[in-house]
Amino acid sequence: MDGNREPGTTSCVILGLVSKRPMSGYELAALAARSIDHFWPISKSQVYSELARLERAGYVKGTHIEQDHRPDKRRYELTAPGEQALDTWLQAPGYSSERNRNGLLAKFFFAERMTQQQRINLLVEYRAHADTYRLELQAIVDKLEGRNHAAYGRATARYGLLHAQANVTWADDMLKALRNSAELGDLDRKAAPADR
Amino acid sequence: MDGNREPGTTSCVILGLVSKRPMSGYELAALAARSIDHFWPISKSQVYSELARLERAGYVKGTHIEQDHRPDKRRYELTAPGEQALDTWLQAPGYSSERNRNGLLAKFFFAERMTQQQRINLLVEYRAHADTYRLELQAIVDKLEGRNHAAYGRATARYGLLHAQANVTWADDMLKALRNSAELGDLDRKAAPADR
DNA sequence: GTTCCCATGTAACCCGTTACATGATTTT
DNA sequence: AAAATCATGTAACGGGTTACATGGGAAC
Repeated sequence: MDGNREPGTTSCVILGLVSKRPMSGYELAALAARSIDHFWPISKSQVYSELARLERAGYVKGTHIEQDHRPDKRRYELTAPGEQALDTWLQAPGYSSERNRNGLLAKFFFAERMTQQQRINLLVEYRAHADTYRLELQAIVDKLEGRNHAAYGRATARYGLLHAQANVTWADDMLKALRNSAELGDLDRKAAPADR
Repeated sequence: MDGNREPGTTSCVILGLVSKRPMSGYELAALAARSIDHFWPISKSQVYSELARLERAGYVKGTHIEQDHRPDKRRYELTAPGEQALDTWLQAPGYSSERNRNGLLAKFFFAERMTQQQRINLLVEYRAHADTYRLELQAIVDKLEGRNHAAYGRATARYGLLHAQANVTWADDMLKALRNSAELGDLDRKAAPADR
């Protein structure tokens, strides 16, 4: 836990991806989308601007590559200073602790102003998403199972899976509690529309 | 799941807090810190600027209050349009799905470039934090247990607790796996410093 | 023939953080 | 005497998102 405002986590993550193999911005964005997106999303346009910045800083070196039947591209590879910057980041203790936000909870915190039906709808919707997401991550974990070279990718996927499971569990618990208390009438506010 | 760019979740959350009782920016910031901070952090200066914005928009009304032995303050209360905006937000289906970032995972994804010891240190540190956080939330859940009027606050706290538990579990699992595989030597890269 | 993939970026905007600034009063 | 609480903001900066812009080739 630090503020990590030396190179910035996003920059380092990009260096990390380039370190796997040299690639173009397009390829990097695609790789990011299918590997780190679950815990560190990067938008397409940021990939390009960040690569340009890293090249200016001398951390990556881009080479223009002409292609037949395809647009030209620029392949970036890690330079020695870039590798050093990456390892400095990785070997420093601590990590940037980002605070995450949850829009569902932001709403649900004020659920006393909703009708019982609205609460349930919201939770059902959330549960459905969480479950879809859970399945996605389960598939990734399964795919990576046993592949030892992907150990840390599997680890991060497993993290996501655990959290997705927690989401589903929570939603189910809440729905159960809501349905219980509806019978007892202690959480509902009875009226459907505005009651004042 | 929408983009929710009509009033903005932060604005609505502030309306929601003001709806509980009229209060000053200072009080609101304090309340936010001890209630919604876990899933929707708002910085102090944003509270003030947002309240000013909401007043300009007519959603809250501020009244200057003079105090003896204390700085004057401005107490905000919800207006009718403000209440309407709040309920419109709450009653609309869907929620803003923010993508959250995790700095630990961002690093750990590239853990193959670390030494075994660095990996372990990182996870131990993370585990410690996660556990502290877990205890905090457990305390909140316990405190709110049984208080029916705080049902939804309890619900959000329980969400946080489940996730904190997932964090601890994950860290423990990883540490175990790391220690196991160290014996087998299939995850480590042997050398301590750069090995090329 | 339409849609998708490859490929790269710009521009505008917005949300939010940190640090700074001020200052009395109360508690330790 | 020092620190925390009450109370409100400004200013600068920075990171990131979305939409826009372009355009050829491949696949369906």
